[in-house]
Amino acid sequence: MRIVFMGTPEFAAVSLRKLVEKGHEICAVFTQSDKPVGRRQILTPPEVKVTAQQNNIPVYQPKNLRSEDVADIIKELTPDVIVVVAYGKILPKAVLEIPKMGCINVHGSLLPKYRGAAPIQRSIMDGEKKTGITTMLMDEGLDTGDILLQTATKIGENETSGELFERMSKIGADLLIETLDKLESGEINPIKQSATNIKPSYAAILTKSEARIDFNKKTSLQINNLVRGLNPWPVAYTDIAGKTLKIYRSKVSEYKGGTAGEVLSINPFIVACADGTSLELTEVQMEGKKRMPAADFIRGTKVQTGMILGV
RNA sequence: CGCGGAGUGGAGCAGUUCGGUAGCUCGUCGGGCUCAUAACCCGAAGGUCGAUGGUUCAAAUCCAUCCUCCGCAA
Repeated sequence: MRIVFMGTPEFAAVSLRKLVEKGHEICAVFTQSDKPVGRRQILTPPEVKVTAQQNNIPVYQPKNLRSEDVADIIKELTPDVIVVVAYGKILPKAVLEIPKMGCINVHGSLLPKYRGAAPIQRSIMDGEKKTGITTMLMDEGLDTGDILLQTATKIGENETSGELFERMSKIGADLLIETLDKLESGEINPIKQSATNIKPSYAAILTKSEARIDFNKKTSLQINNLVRGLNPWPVAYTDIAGKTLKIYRSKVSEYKGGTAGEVLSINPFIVACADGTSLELTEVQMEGKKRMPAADFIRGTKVQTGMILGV
């Protein structure tokens, strides 16, 4: 099958590598423009572009897919199928109609739950126990296409978004290969999402403003989910003595009492949350400092029990 | 030239304002106490103080340049 691949980050690159490895014919790759990254604002190509170049696949980085030029380019490539994995752009009807076998999307949730931009992180933030990968036949809506295949996976109790991403990228790549194989041999009957009788939900893109921890409003379990879900980006944080303290890892503690945000113990490092619950912070990073285990952080700082965080 | 923080034994930090013996907590190693211990007591090892140059009788500390790491903003 002639495939046009569209994707951007590492999550997508894993699928692209798998396709190449399995000998699929990738006639072109579409990915987002190079973006300035970090303090130095160094223009950095997306992971999919790097992977494509390593395999001598032509790369296109159009700003907008709605121009006729883009549709014409894709038509000339005569793909049998377009595979989209974490591309970050909506495909217009004019593009969706080009490949005879349609456009296949690999999505990081068990659709119709968690449609949208941040399904993996939102699943963790909501405290879901399981999630999965869905392959679907794309339509004009946002992740509303007919379901082809699904694979479920358990979310580990302390698993972070970064870790889950890594696992699911592999699951996604495998499911994509299986989907293409079965689609070609006609073994799949696409299922309408509405036929699952599951209520659709949306996973909005993450913003930095969600990363601030409110010890008053959330229980330790909810905060722990937030911490896990926002690692590695944007990372949950609180304030300590007017400075930002990022929380990379935590776990629910058995300690009781205290007012919300109060440091109940420094060894281990425990903070009181809503409803009398408490959270142990296990890996943190002070503004301007390196990321480190909470015990190391406590050693050199004047944090004491009774201090209130997040003020 | 976007704003800011920081580089000191293995880890996290103090010391820099005002130059004068390298310090704290922890870890490591040895010993002791204990039914026992991540607890406690005693002792030891371990550092070109990010780099280079300058000032000085004397620099972790003052001056200059550079390197590296990090937070914010994008």
